[in-house]
Amino acid sequence: MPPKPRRSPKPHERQRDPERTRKLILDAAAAEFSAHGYVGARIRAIAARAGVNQQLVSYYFDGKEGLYQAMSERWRERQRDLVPPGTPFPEQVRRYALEALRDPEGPRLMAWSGLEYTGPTGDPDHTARSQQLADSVDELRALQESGRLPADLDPACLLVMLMAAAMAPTTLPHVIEGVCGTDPRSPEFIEHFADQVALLARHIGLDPT
Amino acid sequence: MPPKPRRSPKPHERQRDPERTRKLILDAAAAEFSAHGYVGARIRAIAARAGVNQQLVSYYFDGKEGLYQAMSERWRERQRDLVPPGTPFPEQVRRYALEALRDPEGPRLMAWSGLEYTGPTGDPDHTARSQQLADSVDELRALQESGRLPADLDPACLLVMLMAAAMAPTTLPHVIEGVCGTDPRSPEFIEHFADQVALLARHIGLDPT
DNA sequence: GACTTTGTCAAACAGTTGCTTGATTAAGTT
DNA sequence: AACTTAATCAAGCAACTGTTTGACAAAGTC
Repeated sequence: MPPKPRRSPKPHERQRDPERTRKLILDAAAAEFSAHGYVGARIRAIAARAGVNQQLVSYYFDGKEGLYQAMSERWRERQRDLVPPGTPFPEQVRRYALEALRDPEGPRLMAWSGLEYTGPTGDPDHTARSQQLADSVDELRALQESGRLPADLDPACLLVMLMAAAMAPTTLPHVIEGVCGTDPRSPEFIEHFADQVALLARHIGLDPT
Repeated sequence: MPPKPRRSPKPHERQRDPERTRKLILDAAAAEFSAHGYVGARIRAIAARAGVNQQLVSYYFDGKEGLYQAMSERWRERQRDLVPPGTPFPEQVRRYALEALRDPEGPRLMAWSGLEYTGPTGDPDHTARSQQLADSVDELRALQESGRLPADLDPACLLVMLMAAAMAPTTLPHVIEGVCGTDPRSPEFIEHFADQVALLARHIGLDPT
């Protein structure tokens, strides 16, 4: 008989690897939730995508809701260490747009949860994310006080408007298809659009000095 | 026995009024689809909201898909006669924002269908809507050629960005809640935000002269 | 008045959904 | 080797989905 590979302490051998399984499920969940939203996502599809049995989802996470929470939290953690501080703001915006458009998984998740939003809640998901954004608002406010940004603009609103504008090819692809006449997901257009968002920020009154 | 109200030719009497029923269903559908999106909307809920039997939905429209189409088309028609031509552009933007935020049903429908968008298609829903927007793009282009708008901005992209920005309280309410610290649906904030969008348009280089 | 068409309903049907159960096998412990 | 725990699976269940069926009464037609 074939010699059973006596479990040497190398966990790469692809059998009974809980860490790997968790990750597989979380990745699949991110893809599926981002594609179809919370209601539209199917546990069966996630399991299939991850190549594991459906029950493992309930085994590792607490059902659909638990999986969604875990997935969002992981995504939030990842995002945390992605902001490079000290970049001039329009360029920061352009990079954000580029990043958001090249890999729309995050923006899509944000958009879905925005539409599913029912009212002011103490949802940790929201408060956590807004913490990061608060820094950007401070930065904007500082720029404003140094006179490099019109005084009548509300920094917080401005940030949100720029975010929404940057996410447009993700949230309003059909409008873009109609108005611009191009595939909103083609790399050329994405780059063009990111430039436009940066230009918008610049024309508000902010040169990267 | 009670004298059966011999069908006098007054169709207001609330029995067997197909026109009324159709409208009830369409209204309920708009509310439900706008609230939960296509997948999330429940036919049972629509029927209940309209106060009619569930089967009538299949009777009058061709199932869920048909109902959705009919509902979108009606909405599109309504929108068509709502654009007041000849208004200075920032004010036009401000009004659009205000309208979009006071009654978010339309923007929500647009956002849902954007997320459910799968790729470039000849969907009449999209092409129809973009026809209206094409006019606004032309207007922007004209302003640009008369030198009242920076030459490096792409009018089509600009329009989309402004739309997305204006819709932000609808599409990203959770972000606003976190960043601005207020209820994104309160009338005061909505007015404030609409002003901000108009200001944004104005600061790009366009005074309402 | 008999007959057809139209608007409406209650009930049920076939297909999915997320989740639970019970069993099986690998890994760890003694 | 015996035993416990952890990881995995296949099968099935109750609830829910959009749609269909079959009935029936109001309105229209002759």
